[in-house]
Amino acid sequence: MRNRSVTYSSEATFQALADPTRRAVLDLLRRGSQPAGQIAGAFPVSRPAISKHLRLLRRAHLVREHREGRHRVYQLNPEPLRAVDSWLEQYRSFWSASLANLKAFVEAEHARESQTARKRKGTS
Amino acid sequence: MRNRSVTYSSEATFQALADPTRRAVLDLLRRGSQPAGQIAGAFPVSRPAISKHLRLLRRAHLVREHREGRHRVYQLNPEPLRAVDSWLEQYRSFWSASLANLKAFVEAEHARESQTARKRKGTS
DNA sequence: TCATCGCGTAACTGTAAGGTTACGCATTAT
DNA sequence: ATAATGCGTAACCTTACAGTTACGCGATGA
Repeated sequence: MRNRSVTYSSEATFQALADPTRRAVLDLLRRGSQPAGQIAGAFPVSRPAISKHLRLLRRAHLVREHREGRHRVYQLNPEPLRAVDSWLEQYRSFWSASLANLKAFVEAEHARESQTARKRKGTS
Repeated sequence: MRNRSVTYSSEATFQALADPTRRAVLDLLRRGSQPAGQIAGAFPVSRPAISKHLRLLRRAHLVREHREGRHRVYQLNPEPLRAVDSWLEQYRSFWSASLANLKAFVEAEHARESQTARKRKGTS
């Protein structure tokens, strides 16, 4: 039981990160834990809207909640982001090659379009 | 105009990554470019469904398409993933602290629950 | 020229998301 | 006890999405 690594469904994590407001909530919680109302105050949407975002973030285990009196304090839990990071890891090696690919792509695109233009003029 | 870095809306990127099928398509394209039909063949859903996923991936600039005869070959473009990576970067420093936070959280949780139990028994 | 292949798109359906307002339940203050 | 605070949830609306089948269009082969 010691050293047991908790695994989270990266499915829920990716889905939680899809919304910009939820990412902003996480960014906010990086500065420190906050009660729900205070979080809601930082956004232009209604408090229930934030409450639902927090529910999704809870479901994805990206935040934890605990009660302090009548406050519900939310705390960031970055653990599930490791899964995102490891998924991304497989793509890092492609980044360096990416610009070269782009160059080749653009050149091919130009070649193709010139050809199309010629065909349209009946030069084929 | 030289050395101009193209920026992508990380909004579209995160949203594109939200769907497991689309992530699988990207994973598939890491092995090499493929025409749309071949991609569709790798999944249990219909070809038009994949076609729509590809449209979203195109919109997020995560794939590029070019025609070869009657084939439409899709190529991975990992560039937009850089934005995801840099967003994630701000959280890496929290990962090491995460387990310690979890420990503190669980302990606080225990303490709170014991207290609640005592209150329910009228021991407050 | 005509049939076939490859693939995107339109039209439709069911479901989930994100937003709202109204309400209810604890907890704290008076 | 009663009022007020903090926050989640229900009910509802609108839009987006993932899937389907039917169709159409360009490219290729006969």
